[in-house]
Amino acid sequence: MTPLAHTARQLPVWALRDPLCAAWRQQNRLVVIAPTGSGKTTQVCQMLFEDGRAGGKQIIVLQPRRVATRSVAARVAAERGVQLGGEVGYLIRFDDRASPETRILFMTEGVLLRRLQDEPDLGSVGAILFDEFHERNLFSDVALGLAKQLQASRRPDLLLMVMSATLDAEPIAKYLSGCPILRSEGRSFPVEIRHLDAPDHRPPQEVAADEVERILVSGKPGDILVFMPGVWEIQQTLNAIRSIRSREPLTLLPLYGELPPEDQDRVFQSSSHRKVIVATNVAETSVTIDGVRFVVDSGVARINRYDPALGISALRIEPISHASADQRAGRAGRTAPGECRRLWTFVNHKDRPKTNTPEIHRTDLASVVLLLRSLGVKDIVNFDLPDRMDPAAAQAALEMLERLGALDGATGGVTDIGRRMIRLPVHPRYARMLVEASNRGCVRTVALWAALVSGRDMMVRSREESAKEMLELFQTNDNSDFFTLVRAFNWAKQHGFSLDACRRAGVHALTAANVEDTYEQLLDLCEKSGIRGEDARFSDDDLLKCVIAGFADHLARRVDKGTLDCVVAGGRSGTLMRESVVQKSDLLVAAEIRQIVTRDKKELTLLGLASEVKLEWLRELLPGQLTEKVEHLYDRTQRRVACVRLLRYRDLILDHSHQNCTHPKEAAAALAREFLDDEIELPHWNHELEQWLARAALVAKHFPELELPAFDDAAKLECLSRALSGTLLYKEAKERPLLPAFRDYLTAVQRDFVNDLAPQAVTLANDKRFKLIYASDGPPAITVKLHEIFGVKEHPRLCDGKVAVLIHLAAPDGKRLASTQDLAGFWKADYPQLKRNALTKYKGVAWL
DNA sequence: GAGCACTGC
Repeated sequence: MTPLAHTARQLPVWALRDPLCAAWRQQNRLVVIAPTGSGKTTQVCQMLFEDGRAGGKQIIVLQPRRVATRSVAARVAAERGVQLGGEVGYLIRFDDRASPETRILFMTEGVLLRRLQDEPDLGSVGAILFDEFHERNLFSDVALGLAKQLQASRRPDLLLMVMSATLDAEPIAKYLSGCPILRSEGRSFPVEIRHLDAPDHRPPQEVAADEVERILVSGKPGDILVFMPGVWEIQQTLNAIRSIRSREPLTLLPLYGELPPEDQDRVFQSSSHRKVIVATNVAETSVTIDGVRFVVDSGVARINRYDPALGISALRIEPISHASADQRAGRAGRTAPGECRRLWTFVNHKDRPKTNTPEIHRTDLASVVLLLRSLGVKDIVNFDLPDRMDPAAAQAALEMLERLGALDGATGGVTDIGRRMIRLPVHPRYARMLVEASNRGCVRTVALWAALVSGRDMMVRSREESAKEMLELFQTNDNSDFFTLVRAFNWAKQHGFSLDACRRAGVHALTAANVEDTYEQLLDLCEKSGIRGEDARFSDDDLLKCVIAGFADHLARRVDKGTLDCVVAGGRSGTLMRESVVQKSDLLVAAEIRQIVTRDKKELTLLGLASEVKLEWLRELLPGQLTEKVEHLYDRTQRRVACVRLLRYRDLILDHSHQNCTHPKEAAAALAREFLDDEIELPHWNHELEQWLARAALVAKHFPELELPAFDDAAKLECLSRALSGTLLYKEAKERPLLPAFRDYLTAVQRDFVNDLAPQAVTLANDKRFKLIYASDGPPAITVKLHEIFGVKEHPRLCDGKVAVLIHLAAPDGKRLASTQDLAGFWKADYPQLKRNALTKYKGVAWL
């Protein structure tokens, strides 16, 4: 045993060795809960190896990050005193340090998913350890789902072990059919956590600076780590801390993912002053800084969520979960007892989610759905995962894959195109573009485009003058933003991806260098998938047509010349990013659609990575998805109906041309709709017409056997269209009589019944006639002066006696005295009392 | 009118 290994055996997780060995001899599924510092990542795999449970087969340890995968593998190799790449190895993208001898193999989650495609039974694997499973990355969830299925079918000997740092192990143990849970101690120092006593409504940057000042004043030693949601907030916080009146000199350090590596490294270097590091979430999981004794936590993070219904992702600042807050707090206790100050109240804390939203619930599922289909999973929604896919999100992914031609709409099977796409480690949209590129002989260029967008943003927003000048140099075309990226990349490559040169040009050097690797790998994989061909005779148009193949559903049309506003297919709208070069074309596709929240809290949908589209390309490429239709639209400014031939992709109007009207009734329907939507007035829609509608409705209600039509919106539209047929102009439409069209909607017999059963006036027993008022809700009514009907006992009825008229009884001066639907009863019960009052008030009448 | 963090054959 090496001295390193000897030391490692002191790690807390070694207390679990006997229970672990006992458990995995009886079980093929285990959950291990072990917090930071327990040694689970480096030790459990070695216990398993030494115990021989994997039967000489590989033990795979899944890791979420490449950097950690490398260092952990190196650590285990050192403990065992072996060369990395022998008994202990690792496998990550672009870096393979494994050999046939490797028995303990660390790999990133995506690598395992790809391996499952080549080796569905994982015959050479004896155990899979899912490390950091609590992070709930999409790939680890899917990998566990597939491994569970494999174990339940063809590989019952395969050992699955889920290792997690969160204490809430029950759900995952339940998912693994109630398998045993083993718990280990961590090895870290206690952290005292305090919340705010009362909410502080100032920006967290200011509250955090106050808190830093309080720590400085307290005189307690130790570095301070402040969590902020983004780069802008980090700069604000640093400025606020600079203005603290403190005699203590400080080393102020920002830390975020896009920061160049040499700047990131400064947080690890020792400093003669106390370090105050203001960081994004990168410091929560990816970067660990020793020496931190104080954590100041804003309690918020920017979280990306994908809306499958809209196909748009949105980056928003959200309150973090308990799990996330605990992880942040733990950063204060790595080397000594620490303190964590949370900038939210305990009451607020109780309102927060316990855990982070698993990635499967907040991301585009197209890639994994295609992967699952290719592995024979038919029922995607019910595929047994730790968290099932949201049905709407799975459906949206299936539809996208069908539109791309990767899945057969009828059978759901993977098509030839889909099979060629599967092995490419890019989003299916870009994989589809590459398939198209192979038909057009431009694979190399499109592969570079795909590589350029597969990492983080290569162009950094820079306020430096040189970067702005360079950007203009890169933007020498006006038909695709991809060309700008390519020029920037080529420039960075010519300068050897040098940090200085790239910084001057506003290019993220490390990202650009990664693009090179991704590009080479993509080309290699394209070759293996039969996607090949670059014959130098392709044109820019060919490249842009490839973009349409991947992003047709992101087709957009500029609303006007004055703004960058666009309507996007699928009932969406957005604004073209102002740095886009595609500002002359009316039609474009955007490879990126993102919602952002501005500083003044407004939502904005931005269209980025745009490419020009020409109408004739759409006719060529999407003939089946274009519809051409003559439509009649009411023009509110001209106050007339325009007859327009509209060309659409789905709902998006691509082109229109005015023409002579050949469908008078359709044109009239446009006017009718405008009226029914209350946008215009028609004077002939009057009391008489409304009375007639009410009469017809009353008869329809009491005599269903007459089969009178209901005058619903559709019927009204039909009648109005008939009445207005032949005119396009509002000024003519408003003169048109309307009632005849409604009458003629009934048969002659039906009309006679309406006139008989619901007449306009009713004659009482004393031969006096009274005009009826029909209401839409309630009985028809007449208003009668009381003295006009003295002696009339018989109550008037309509509809063959089924409906009693409502009689409003009025005084000689018209003042309403009473209402009744039973005259005989009225005379008997109410009249005597009424008469006494009336006698005194209306002396000119002979009250009987 | 504008920017979290990871990650894959």
